[in-house]
Amino acid sequence: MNQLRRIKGTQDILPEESSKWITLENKIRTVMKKYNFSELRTPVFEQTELFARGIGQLTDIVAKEMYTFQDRGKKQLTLKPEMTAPIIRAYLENKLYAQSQLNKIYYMAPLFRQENPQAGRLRQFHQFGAETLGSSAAEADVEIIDLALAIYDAIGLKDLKLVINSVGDAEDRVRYKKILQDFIKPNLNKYCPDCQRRFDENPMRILDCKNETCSTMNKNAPKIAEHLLPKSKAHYKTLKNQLTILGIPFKENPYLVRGLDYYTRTVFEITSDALGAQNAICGGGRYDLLAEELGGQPTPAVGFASGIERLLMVADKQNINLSDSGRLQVFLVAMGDKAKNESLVWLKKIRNMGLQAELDLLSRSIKAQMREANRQNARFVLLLGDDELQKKAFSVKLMDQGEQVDIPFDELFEFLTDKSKE
RNA sequence: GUGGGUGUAGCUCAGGUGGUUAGAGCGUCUGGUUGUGGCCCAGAAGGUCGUGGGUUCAAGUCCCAUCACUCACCCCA
Repeated sequence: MNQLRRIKGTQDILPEESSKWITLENKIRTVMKKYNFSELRTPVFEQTELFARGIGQLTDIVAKEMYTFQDRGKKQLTLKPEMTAPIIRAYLENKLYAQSQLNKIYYMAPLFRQENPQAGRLRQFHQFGAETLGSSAAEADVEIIDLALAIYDAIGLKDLKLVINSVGDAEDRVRYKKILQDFIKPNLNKYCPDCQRRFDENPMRILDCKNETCSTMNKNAPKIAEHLLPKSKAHYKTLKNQLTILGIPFKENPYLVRGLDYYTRTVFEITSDALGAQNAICGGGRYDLLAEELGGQPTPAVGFASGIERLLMVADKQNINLSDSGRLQVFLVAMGDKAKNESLVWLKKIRNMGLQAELDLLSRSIKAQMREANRQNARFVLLLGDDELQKKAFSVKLMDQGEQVDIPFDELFEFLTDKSKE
């Protein structure tokens, strides 16, 4: 029989690694709370239509990366490939807008995309993110960006780069699309096949093309930020102004276009050079039209999404220690059957004090148990045998000092309480 | 989907031009006192050399195929 293996592009997060995840998640939640965002959890799967409509039929995600299947009732379902559409769906379905005009939501969840795995890209991966629903003010955009950076700061990440752009609203884009097409058209046959395909449906993506000839020709392309109507222009200006007031450094990239169709006005990306080709740890922007697209009432919104695996890669590269610093306090070594039974009771009591405590479960020799205690970096080893039972006192070995002292049974709690404070 | 790289013990890796029982370090286990860790010493366990063919008297080593992993394109977090 061949051994079963995990699915390509997925990973087992082993104990040593998972302690880092827990630390990271806790830091994220702490900052989210300070910024007054609340968590919303949605199912891992949704109707396929939610993503088809929300993300856009022509995006790579919808066109070729979704895990879509039919359930036994013949319904088309999809494992969620991103979180914004589900959040908006839940927001509309549960009428959160009726309770409050403004909702600040965050999430942390596994997502699924059937891409070819590489560094920083998995088929099941994890994102956290935040969405501010109900405000069209630039302050909301700024808060979202500031929030993402505050989280990275809390984790201790360094040397991150923030890049921003504005892709305008619906009206701006119709106008700009024409301007751009007029610019490209004379040379269209020189562009790569992908770009030629994009020309009609989504010409803005051509600006993002990494093909050398394409990007050279794009050098003089008209920039959308320079062709915005007054309303969007004002929004973008306010955004930049407020970022400056907060002392948040940013770069403008007039060709930054996010891959999902729903973005309007503000788009941004945060990258790290510590990563490989997949260097974005955060992407986001404003998406004022999505709620309507999903059949709900118009709701201005802005948010970001950030990849947890990539964050962990950056942290690792920058030698940021996220491992659990907790230490095994007590290892109980029992000698003889009577002591063994007795030790079970003590172990439970010590654990109930709130201390991390352990006992040999492999019927090992005393020597092997001591080795085990040492390997687990225990602070104290409590020895319990016939002598100790008679004396009504533990022999306590202080592993760091190598000394051994007798502690009467009725003084043990006091001893451990005092010592564990040190 | 398309390219490049890699596949030898739990982990990290050695194994010129094919040739006796496939090695090292780390880790694991046991012992070096009858009830005691770390250091040191001694020993042990653990490998279908990714898989399947082929060439050869002989293949971990050469050829072909295949699979897996990995990096990159693409795309994105």
